[in-house]
Amino acid sequence: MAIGRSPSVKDVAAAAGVSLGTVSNVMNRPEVVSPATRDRVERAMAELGFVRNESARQLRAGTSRTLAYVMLDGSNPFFHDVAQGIELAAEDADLALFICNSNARADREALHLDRLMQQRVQGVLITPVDPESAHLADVARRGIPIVLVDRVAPGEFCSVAVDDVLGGRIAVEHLVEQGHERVAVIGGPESLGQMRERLEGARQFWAEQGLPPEDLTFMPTAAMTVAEGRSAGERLAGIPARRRPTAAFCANDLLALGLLQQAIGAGLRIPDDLAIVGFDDIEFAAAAAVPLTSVRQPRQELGKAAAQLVLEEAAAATHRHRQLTFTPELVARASTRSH
Amino acid sequence: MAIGRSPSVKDVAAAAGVSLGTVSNVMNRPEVVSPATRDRVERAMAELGFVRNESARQLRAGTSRTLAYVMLDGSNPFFHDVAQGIELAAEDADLALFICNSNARADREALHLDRLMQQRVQGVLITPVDPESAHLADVARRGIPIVLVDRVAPGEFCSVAVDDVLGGRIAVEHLVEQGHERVAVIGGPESLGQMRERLEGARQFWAEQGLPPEDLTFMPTAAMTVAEGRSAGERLAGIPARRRPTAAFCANDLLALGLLQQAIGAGLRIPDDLAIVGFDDIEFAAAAAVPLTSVRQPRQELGKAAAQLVLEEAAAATHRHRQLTFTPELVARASTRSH
DNA sequence: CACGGCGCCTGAAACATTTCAAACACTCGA
DNA sequence: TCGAGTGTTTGAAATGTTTCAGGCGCCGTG
Repeated sequence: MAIGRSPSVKDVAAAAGVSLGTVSNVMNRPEVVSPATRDRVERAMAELGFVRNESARQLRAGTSRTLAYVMLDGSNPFFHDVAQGIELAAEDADLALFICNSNARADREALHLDRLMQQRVQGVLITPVDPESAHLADVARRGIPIVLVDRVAPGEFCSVAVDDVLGGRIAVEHLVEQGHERVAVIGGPESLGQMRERLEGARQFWAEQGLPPEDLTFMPTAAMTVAEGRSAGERLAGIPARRRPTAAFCANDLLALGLLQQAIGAGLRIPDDLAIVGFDDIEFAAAAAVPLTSVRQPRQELGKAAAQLVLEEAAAATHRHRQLTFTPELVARASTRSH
Repeated sequence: MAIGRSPSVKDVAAAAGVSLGTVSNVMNRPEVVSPATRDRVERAMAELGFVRNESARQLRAGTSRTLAYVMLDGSNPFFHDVAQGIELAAEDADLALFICNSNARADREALHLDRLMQQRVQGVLITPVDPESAHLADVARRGIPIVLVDRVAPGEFCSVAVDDVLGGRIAVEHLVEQGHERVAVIGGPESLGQMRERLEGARQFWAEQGLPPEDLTFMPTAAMTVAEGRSAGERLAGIPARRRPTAAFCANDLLALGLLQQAIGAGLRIPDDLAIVGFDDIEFAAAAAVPLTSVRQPRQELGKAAAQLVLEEAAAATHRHRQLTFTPELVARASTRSH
């Protein structure tokens, strides 16, 4: 019971009266060691409180048994649901999962990536600040498989995302079905490929219906946060009633929640005065005072698929990057449905 | 540029025409190597794209440069804010942070702890499923510093938490100040020490004011989730109006959000028909349709302090467990304040 | 009895890094 | 000219694990 340092295989071997190799075999290929010996070794391990040293194991193996996920924004539950999916897949593959959070800052992202390379992780799942960053390409060049989550970069990387054009389309389609003729699309910044596609989907449908383009207003925001949603609400309120949109499609749920809060505070009735559609369908969307209609992303599946993709890339000798696209789905709730 | 395996110090040494030791010195004690040599080595490293192998480093050092946080419930933003605080502290100490999620399941928690021991992490921050679990004590016995977050176990572990009795007290104090004479306390399960203390604080204040005990109703829930909040709202609605509480103190914000949603859906005006106080003050509390009054925990500070505590324990040869207690603070918003 | 085969176990090498005593090359002062 | 001191570099050892070629003893068969 004297604990100077934690016991090693050597100590176990000595205690059990066998060689190092045998102890290792007990752990890794129990079938090749005789039951009697195995028993003796296992008893010794228990007695000494032996715990494998993962560093040594990794050193020998050359690669760690670890996956990493670099989250873009820890305060958005969407990414946690994705993380959950990744974790499930990692567990299936008996891998540990390292979760980092770049908080949308490129320097922190770079720091994390550096560390992950030093750890020799098996693969990196990431929603990057900028999919075209040199640092990211650097990591890939060193042979570490990378999969983009909720972002795409055809040719460069594997990725997992939903069809954002379709997402934008079904959101606006739903609003038009409910009889709305003036709709605002809220989100940004426009540099986000995702944002551009959702907007494009909305415009496509609008055009196909032969509706006047000026009745689909794009209201850009600086970020996709609750606060920006509120301020978009204020801008919306400033529009003269005759021309004001009767419905808003927000590019994520945080925006939608902010907008909802501002609108209710201003005395608007939802959905009668203003209908709202969000995007992502995070849990808090359903939990809002007026439950939020939202374009659902299969969040867990996204994570799972990403993990599988990265493992595939890690295993395959030769590999072609693949872009996996999931189909979003509209979940209608009270924020667009007048009973 | 031929990459079979990633280059090691040996390769760098060869390329720079120096010995292994010198390369190591360049990285770890640059002041002892001559500028000319240092330059040559650094150039070689850049050229080869050398990346330190953290496993080997750890193996030699005997301990990793990693902290771990085992979250209780990934779907509760409270824990992410704590994680954020931990991450900041870890970064200051130049440590990596391993984030795991037990999802309130003891088996997953045990799995994570096992893995963390194998990784030889420097310390573990955890909100355990059960603070008295044998597994936890096991880890501690192996000399890995453990700090409980948002839980306490005097004598056994270091911990960081808020004064829950006080928290319960100020919540109810606020409601009484607003003129409420019948109050419900909602939360559970009662096996949670935290819950018992918040309830006790509420009762203490109530008694001190000489208010009739039967007017402070405890409504137990099976968990602290949005869904449970909704169902508590239904139970509340079932009470005859004459005896029904005019205010509710929920033991966390998720419950409060659920209750708020149910109440609004049932046509109640908040706070006139029902005032609501939550606990934690997560961001979504302020973002609710009716912004939620809440007992604020200093979430980030909690995390930071926990990280510092674990580092302290890791550094000190001799150590006495400490219980850090923070002071909660009431943040009044529209859910209790009739303008 | 000899020999091949089998089951079980051993010993040594290898992984990439850090550390540390010792060596080396210089310079300066006596 | 020798010795001490200084600044720089080296070489070897050590960390804990896995792997793998080989060894030992035993059984059954020829």
